[in-house]
Amino acid sequence: MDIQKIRFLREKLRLMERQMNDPFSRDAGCCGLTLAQCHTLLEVGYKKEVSLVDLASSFGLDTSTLSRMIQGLVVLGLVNRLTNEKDRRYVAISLTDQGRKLFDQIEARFNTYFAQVLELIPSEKQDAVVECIGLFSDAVRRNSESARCCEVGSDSDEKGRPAR
Amino acid sequence: MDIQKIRFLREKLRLMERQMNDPFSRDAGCCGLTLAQCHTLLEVGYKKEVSLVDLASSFGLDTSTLSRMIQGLVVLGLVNRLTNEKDRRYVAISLTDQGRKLFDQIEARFNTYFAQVLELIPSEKQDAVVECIGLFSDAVRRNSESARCCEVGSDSDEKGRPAR
DNA sequence: TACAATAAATGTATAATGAAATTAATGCCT
DNA sequence: AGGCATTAATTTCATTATACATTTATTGTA
Repeated sequence: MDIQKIRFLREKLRLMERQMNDPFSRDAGCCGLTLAQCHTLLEVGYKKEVSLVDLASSFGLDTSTLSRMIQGLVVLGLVNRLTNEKDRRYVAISLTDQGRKLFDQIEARFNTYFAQVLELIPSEKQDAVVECIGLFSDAVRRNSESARCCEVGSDSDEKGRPAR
Repeated sequence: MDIQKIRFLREKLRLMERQMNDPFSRDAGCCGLTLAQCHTLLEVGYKKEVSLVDLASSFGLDTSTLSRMIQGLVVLGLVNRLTNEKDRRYVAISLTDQGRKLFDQIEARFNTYFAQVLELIPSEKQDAVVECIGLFSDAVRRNSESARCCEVGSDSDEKGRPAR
């Protein structure tokens, strides 16, 4: 594929990412939560009941990170953390009633935002845009899955940093 | 637009964002830089010569954040920071020779990555995908611009947090 | 029953970030 | 020309998000 198109694509993705999170990351964008808390709350809401390992793998983050994130939401009264009696190593994380209310609000806000964005696209293109983003997202996922084994490519010169 | 489509879109965007950054955020994904350093280096490279306010506004970040980020890259020998003699309040930030080399490597890596992803999409759809992501990205931008004045919508209940 | 494996939590360290204060330079207005 | 507002950059301080290593509790298994 043409290098020009690749550059175009990257530029658009870059701008998209920067601007898409912006309305939610400042002020009351996430109804008073930080963006990371917001994402966590949504994920718990989607799954109804999850463990820390579930969450960590959904996000590709460490369980310690999620443990603390959930702790924060527990303190805010938004999620419950209950020991699973079948296997007491697990905790079952779920939304409280208050958490559910906030979940609904945030969902509504996100839906409104994206509906607004789509409205700015010529109506005859809207479906194609949604479909194509689906195709692209799936391709990114398939690429990650296949790359697990053979890595991005180690073309020398790593500047010897610990690379966190 | 159909709420089902909005949900679909959000889900795909969410997965895309998580997986797209992953190969670059760990190990030597960014040739030894962190992802934030990497983005900063690329931005300096694209613009040839920028000031901190330029950079900060490109990224939507505070100048203090960028000041420190640039400081880190200066220490690594990747960028120059020179006082602009026309207006001594400004600094002119640019890549060093070494920075340009790394820039080229990182560019190549990103281009390769996105070319790979596109290759996983049926060839007759590839152009449409690129075009549609362009349309969507532009819509996001236009939305941000117009929202500057009339805000996302303050539907009550902010949980009284300082909202960083 | 001892031991390996697993889930969660905790301690520690670091990166990224914003807000506020500070410093330096410029432009403008009287 | 001198003083003041504005602007760019930096610095200080605080906080969030994160990973890695360790610890604790629990479960499964040889």
